[in-house]
Amino acid sequence: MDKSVARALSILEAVAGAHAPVRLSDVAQSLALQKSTVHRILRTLVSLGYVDQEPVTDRYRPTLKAWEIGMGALTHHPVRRAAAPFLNELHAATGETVSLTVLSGDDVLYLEKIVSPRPMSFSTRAGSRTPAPLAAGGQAILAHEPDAAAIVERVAARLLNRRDFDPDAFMRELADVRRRGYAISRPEPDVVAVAAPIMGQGGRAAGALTISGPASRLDDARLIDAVAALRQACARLVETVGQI
Amino acid sequence: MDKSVARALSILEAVAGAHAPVRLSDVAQSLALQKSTVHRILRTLVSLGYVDQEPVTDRYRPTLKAWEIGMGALTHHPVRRAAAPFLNELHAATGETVSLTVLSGDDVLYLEKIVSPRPMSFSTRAGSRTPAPLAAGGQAILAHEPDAAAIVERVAARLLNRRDFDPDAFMRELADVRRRGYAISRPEPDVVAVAAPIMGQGGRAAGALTISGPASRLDDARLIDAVAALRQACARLVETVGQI
DNA sequence: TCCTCCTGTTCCGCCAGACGGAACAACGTT
DNA sequence: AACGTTGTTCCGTCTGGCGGAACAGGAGGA
Repeated sequence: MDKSVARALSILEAVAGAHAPVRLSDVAQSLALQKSTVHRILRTLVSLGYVDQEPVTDRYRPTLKAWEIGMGALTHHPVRRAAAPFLNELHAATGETVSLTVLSGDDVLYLEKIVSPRPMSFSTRAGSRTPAPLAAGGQAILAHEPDAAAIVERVAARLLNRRDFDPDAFMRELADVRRRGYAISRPEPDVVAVAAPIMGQGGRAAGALTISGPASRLDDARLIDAVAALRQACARLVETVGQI
Repeated sequence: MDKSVARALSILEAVAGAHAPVRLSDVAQSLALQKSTVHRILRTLVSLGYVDQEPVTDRYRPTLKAWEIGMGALTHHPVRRAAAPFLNELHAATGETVSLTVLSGDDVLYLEKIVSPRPMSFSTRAGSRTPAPLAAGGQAILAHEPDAAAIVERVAARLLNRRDFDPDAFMRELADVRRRGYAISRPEPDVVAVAAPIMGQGGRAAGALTISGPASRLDDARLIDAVAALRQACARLVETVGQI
């Protein structure tokens, strides 16, 4: 199974995921690899153009080449292609932050996010992950996921002592979400988010559209409008593309 | 130089860059590799989560994992971080399409693009490339690039018979761009774009901001406004972050 | 100033493991 | 039914990745 390929990709992940240029020894230590091995692989990554090395500090940082090939994958992603115009439409109609999420493992992955011009505490960004049960979009998706219980349980185990998260109560809540057709969550004191699922084939959700903003602006009346806009957008989305 | 790593990444590029799920044989042929080699590497890429295989057709398609690590590289990109708020501001002020580009090899790379709600012929997208001399943003950058002549010559050789592109005339035009402080181009009949450089250290441009739209809407008066807004945004940008 | 502990880098012998030709099973087309 | 594909598997050869050890250079401390 091509050991060096696996190592090279894990090194690339480490370099790209760091907040600042990384040092060779840190990479070697965090991945439990030999320095000489990391050095050789980093040298090939440099020569391939995926990584470059700062001249003075000798630190390694990612190039935008990885991003380029990633963008290729994203732009051809069927759900994103289909949902893009509706995202813009929702943002134009409401003026709030609108995002598109899909399920990825036990997390929800933010494919796209059009932020409100009046910014709030910048929480998630395109390309970031959040445990599915903690995001409105994730709840909308999980409500139609056959093995939602298993996901919820794993997530509960993962953030064991983080906050009060009751799996059983959450599963009952999911039943409500499925019945209502939308999800609502208040992840932080002054933040509220509503989401509706993008229904795909087999009764499962291919993704979710979310509208979020400060609770002080999104009062009950505006939330009702937002939910209506979301559900209408999702309905037209699935009929536009038929089966995703 | 880790042959298998280089091969794996070129295979990943091929899979991610394709417009549709690809077949093993096509990858093998286009990269001049043995089928068994491609198969083995693809299997490791699948097991690492970078690629998955369609159940029925056995075709291979990219996962969003490559995009995730790429987004890590992008969000930590210094120029993009610094320029993001100004992009939003310019878009809010003008209502036109605003984009951020950097020089990458002989091309200009679109890091970000906020499209006008009134869309025009969708040309470039975030993550795509264009030969630097053919884009307004590229011209703004090249005007301050020491070896612009070499780049222009290579690009001229590359698109030899594509259109009438005169390197010498272009270099004279670049001098004007440098003196004026902004670039203007009309890549298609009804499209006009203006761009200003984001000046970095050493007198070189770290990137460029571009405003583009249909020529029918962007008349002379609006273009003058757009250029003023661009130059002001770029000036404040460099003073905000000091040395990029 | 010398010593110590880092760093990134280079060298090289060993042998794991990547390589690739060939053969395979499963479809689709002629 | 014969042929052209496809993706997949097998296996012998030997390349090329592996990693311990040694190196050069710099930072910090005594």
